[in-house]
Amino acid sequence: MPRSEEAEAWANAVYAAIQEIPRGKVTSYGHIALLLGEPQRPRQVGVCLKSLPNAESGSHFHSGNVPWQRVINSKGMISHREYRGPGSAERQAEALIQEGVEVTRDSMGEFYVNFSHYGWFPKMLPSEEEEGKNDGDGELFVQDS
DNA sequence: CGGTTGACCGTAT
DNA sequence: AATACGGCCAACC
Repeated sequence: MPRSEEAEAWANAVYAAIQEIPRGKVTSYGHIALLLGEPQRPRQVGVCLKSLPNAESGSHFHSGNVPWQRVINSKGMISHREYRGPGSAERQAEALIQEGVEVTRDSMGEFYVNFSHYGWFPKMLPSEEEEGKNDGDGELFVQDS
């Protein structure tokens, strides 16, 4: 949990912004930061998610009402959580699949979501649109029984 | 108290 | 195409 008032206000803004992501869509850490007017703080968005309270904690924002799984990195990949045990990326992939998002896996075993189909970038400038970035290569990820 | 470490990202080389 | 480098800053040695 954040210590200072300032940090807590930021965390609450991050959680509220994430709640705006529609079911079945994904966005990036950087875009959440951009929406909050702090384009240079994508990293702190990740910090907030790391400390997102559990659903049982009684906090206003928690893993039961903040769709944490809809935030991935700018390459369309589900980011690793180092120190937490393996399988955390898998859990995120499963949560996304659960709501109808296609998750693919590349040759390295990384999980990807195609932004051109599932991306939610409401503040994206019309001049952008990039080179499609991740264009659906890789195999469909299905849970092992 | 100083140094390191990340659920990151755009730019530069 | 692939690294490298700042910027960011709370949490944790």
